[in-house]
Amino acid sequence: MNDAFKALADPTRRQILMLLKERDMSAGEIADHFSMKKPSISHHLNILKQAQLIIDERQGQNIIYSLNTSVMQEALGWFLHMIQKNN
Amino acid sequence: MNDAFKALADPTRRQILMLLKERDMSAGEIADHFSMKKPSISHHLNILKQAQLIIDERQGQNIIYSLNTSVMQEALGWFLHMIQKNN
DNA sequence: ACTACATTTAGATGATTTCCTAAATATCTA
DNA sequence: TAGATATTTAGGAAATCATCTAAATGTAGT
Repeated sequence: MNDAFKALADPTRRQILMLLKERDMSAGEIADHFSMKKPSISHHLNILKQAQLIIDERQGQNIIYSLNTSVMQEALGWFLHMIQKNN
Repeated sequence: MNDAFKALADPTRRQILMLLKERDMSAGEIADHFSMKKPSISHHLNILKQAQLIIDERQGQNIIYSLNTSVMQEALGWFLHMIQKNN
């Protein structure tokens, strides 16, 4: 969970997750949504992957990224717990 | 929200929030739960405050910190949205 | 095998973050 | 007002992070 929280701290990475919520995308397609260079996006994708927030799968020349919601569900649980009144 | 996500990226700060979930505490009481020096804890408290995750109120010599859940509710909403299937 | 395309890896740099010590500020009590 | 306690502010060092360019890797098509 610590890796996930750290990954979520960066706005570019949250934006990437939001893009992937709409549909799966290749690294290149993702990069096209930002002004940042491709290696930087690749780096962000790697951090998201380490945090298990996304999954990658090669399809020919492309690497397709998709959301993995299980860790986000854990985080959701954390927030629910924190918001809960007492005990 | 960006400040909140950044604040939540640090494990010490998440631990502080968890302590404050149990009960309101003074800066000193909070610091007693960590091996870190007090100025460092004060710095973390300040970041949490900037992010509006906590509220402070002076009571005599002490400054009492307490949770402010409204921003965490926003974050909860963000996760709910991200987890949601489509649309 | 060669070239083109998609992506990552490596290495460098500047910005930010975390933590420390020392000093300042605020409050209480005698 | 002087001394004690609680907390913050200031300033600095070391670690981490975000980004870039250049080079390497993997895949496809001719």
